[in-house]
Amino acid sequence: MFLHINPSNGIAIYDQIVRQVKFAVARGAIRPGNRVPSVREMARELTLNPNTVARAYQKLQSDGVLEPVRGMGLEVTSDALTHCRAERQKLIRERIHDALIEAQQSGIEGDALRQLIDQQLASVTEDGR
Amino acid sequence: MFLHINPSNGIAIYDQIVRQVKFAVARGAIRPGNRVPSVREMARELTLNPNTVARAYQKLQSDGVLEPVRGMGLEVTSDALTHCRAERQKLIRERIHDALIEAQQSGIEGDALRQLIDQQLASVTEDGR
Amino acid sequence: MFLHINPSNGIAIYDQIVRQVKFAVARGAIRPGNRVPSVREMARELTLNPNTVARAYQKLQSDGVLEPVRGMGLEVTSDALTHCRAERQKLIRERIHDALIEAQQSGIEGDALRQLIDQQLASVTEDGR
Amino acid sequence: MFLHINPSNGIAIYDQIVRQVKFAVARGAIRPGNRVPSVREMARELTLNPNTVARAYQKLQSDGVLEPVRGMGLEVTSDALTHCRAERQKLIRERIHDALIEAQQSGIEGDALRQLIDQQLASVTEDGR
DNA sequence: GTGGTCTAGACCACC
DNA sequence: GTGGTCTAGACCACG
Repeated sequence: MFLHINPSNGIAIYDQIVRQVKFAVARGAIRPGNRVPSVREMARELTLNPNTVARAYQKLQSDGVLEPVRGMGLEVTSDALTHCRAERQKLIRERIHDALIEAQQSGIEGDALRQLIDQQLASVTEDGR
Repeated sequence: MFLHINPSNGIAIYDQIVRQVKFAVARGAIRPGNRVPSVREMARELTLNPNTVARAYQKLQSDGVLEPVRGMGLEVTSDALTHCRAERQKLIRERIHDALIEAQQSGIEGDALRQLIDQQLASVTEDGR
Repeated sequence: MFLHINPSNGIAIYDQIVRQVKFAVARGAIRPGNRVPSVREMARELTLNPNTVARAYQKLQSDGVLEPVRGMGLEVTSDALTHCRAERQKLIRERIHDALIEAQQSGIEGDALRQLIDQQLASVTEDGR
Repeated sequence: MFLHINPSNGIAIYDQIVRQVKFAVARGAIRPGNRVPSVREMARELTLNPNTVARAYQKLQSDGVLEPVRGMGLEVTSDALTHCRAERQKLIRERIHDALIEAQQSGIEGDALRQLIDQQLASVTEDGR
């Protein structure tokens, strides 16, 4: 699948899965009606504990992004697209907000901050990584 | 003192103290040779358990920012300023980098991302918070 | 495990654990990739409070000797062996140095000191303790 | 006076004073009947808190090394010499013993330990430091 | 007054 | 099950 898990970046693994699945839906990489890989398969692909994947899927269900289809596993709900678009906006905004809040209260001056952001923005958008 | 603790933002309280003390040194709000508030005083101010503050101070010692003055408390080391300046840059850069990485791989388009950043930047720098 | 804790010899308990784990790695009793007993298990064995053991393990992590395996406990890092060998040499040398410095400035004569050392060396290496 | 205080070597300052005064008596640098500097004077010389010196003197009194002389401060007792000779032997022996115990259980081999001791012994006895 | 250590017991996220 | 964090309260050595 299209998930990049980083086991040591502070964000819980299950939460990384949740966020990235939502993002995949938001950008159209997974569509309503599509099935997601089974817990076992996903766990094998990412070499994670199945419990971790199961937990992520559970959260995605309670968030209304996935729904069980009898005997067929989980598929993306019909209103997931709208939902995930909004969610994406919120998640990204929050994270940027928190980062900037800390930057600002750390005493970095406006120009330096601006410069730092441009730098990172460039480095991020250049390499596809 | 000038610390803003948020007990429920994902970052451990002791770590918030560590980061903010480093920032305070970096921006010159505390200077080498200055003493920091005692464990008990800080704990009272922030209504935290003294152990939590002690743990933060211990980390700051092992990071070379504070040093004990026997029986007199803890003071900022002479090379803390250089150290904290560099540390601040690193901490902030990392956090912004991680946020932008996620934003980019979430599929938000360049313009929308740019706009979102400007928005947050404005909202953060406006209010004196 | 093979730790001998002496709760009243001046060295903090958590530090005794730190030192002895490093020594165990240095002499090959624990190898890179091995897992150390869990916090709770070690605490039970030594009849200590789990927090005390946790503190020691935390120090060992920040010293680069142990690393967490998510949900699976702590294991010895790959470069711990080199590290601990050097560390052991340093810790032991320092302690002997300090003892001899004091002995020398206490006015004990060279021969008497030599004799005293031999005596202790014999008594220590004899009993399997 | 003839004391070398190291505020950061793990041994409490007051205890360093106690030990070194005993050593000075043992090697004849101070004799029974001699007066020791007043608390204030000693504190000034060593730039220590007078309380610290007072505490050391108190311990030395309860150990029978010093005794008050009406209005004249403290002087070395008549049986201090014998007492301190024995004490010195015990203190030094204990410290060496503890160091060797740790060295031995750290897994350093007999030859390496022997070598390390000789090394330190040489470095200590060479420079008068 | 200061920091350092330890115990006890709780809750959390994660596997 | 694992480690991580926090609270609460105690005792100690030191200045």
